[in-house]
Amino acid sequence: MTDLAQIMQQVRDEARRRGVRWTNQRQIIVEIFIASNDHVTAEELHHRVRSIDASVSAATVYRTINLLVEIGVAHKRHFSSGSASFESALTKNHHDHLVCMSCGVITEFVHEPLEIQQNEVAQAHGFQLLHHRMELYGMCRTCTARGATVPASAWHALTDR
Amino acid sequence: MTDLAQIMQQVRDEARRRGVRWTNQRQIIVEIFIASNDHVTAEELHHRVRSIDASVSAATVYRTINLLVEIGVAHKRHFSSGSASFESALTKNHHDHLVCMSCGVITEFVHEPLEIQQNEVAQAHGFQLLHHRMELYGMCRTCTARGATVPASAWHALTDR
DNA sequence: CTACGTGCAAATCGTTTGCACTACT
DNA sequence: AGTAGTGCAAACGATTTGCACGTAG
Repeated sequence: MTDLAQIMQQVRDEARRRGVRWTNQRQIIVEIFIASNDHVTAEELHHRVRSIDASVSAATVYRTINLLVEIGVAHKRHFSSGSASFESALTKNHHDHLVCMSCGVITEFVHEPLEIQQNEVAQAHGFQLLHHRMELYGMCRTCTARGATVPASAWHALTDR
Repeated sequence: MTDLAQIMQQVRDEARRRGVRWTNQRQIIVEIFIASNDHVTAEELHHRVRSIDASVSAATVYRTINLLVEIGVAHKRHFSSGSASFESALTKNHHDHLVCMSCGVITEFVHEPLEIQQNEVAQAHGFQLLHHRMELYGMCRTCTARGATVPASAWHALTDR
């Protein structure tokens, strides 16, 4: 549906509308970010960007990804690792995550009943629900099949955040 | 049910069993941690500990709370703020959290249907569910009643982790 | 007596920021 | 021209760690 060029246009227009200048660095960073439609850390993104223009600094990658979050083009997530992950907000709808503690693969899912239950909980507590965070951790089919085990480090990473 | 002295005994025994020495600092830190049965950051804990013995260092508080997490006496949580919160694992059962984005109050809840739905999602994806994280963010009854609004900083803190 | 625990200060990690310079608009 | 963006290196906040000394066992 929404192809790369079209999305780029959209982001660029939104940036311009906010008086944000469109630099070469931003073009590269945003292009790579949108193109890699999985969960990327700032460091990974910086690394990928460097392969196109080695002179782009980490600071600029951080500044740009933060800009994208601010204008609503990217979502920032913190799974059970030290650094934040980012995902495009334009190419996907609301979803939650399943994280494999063995291979690290992140699967997205939507489950309406869960959303409904959440609203019920909130309502029962007189809470006006505005946002939620929900992550399921475990072992994916593939890892279970090959008899993998959850490394101790994954447990620590999990209970450590 | 489980009173302070009894829990202390339990923790101390578990520590001893692991060949961990029971120092004065640890006695104070653990006592205060167990006594404050809400969500505490390491810094808050350090502050409270200091009021009893000003010489206890932050490093020792960190080392001790990590020890507690390791022996399963404490749970570490990361809500939408920079630092981790800890809660006693002995005085409470499994529960999830409702976080008020206006006043910061954290309410615990248990909702069986949610747990069931989670298992269904995991099963549908061939996932062996081992752990989950679920936090509902919004505005509590009190804040809604007094017409409070969610500060921009809370939104940023939320979307920033 | 001998590890283990402590306080301190320095190191770490991911991320942000001040600065002098560059380049959109 | 003028202001926003850049790279660099230094600053950041939360947490950890190396070290020399102290103390539980």
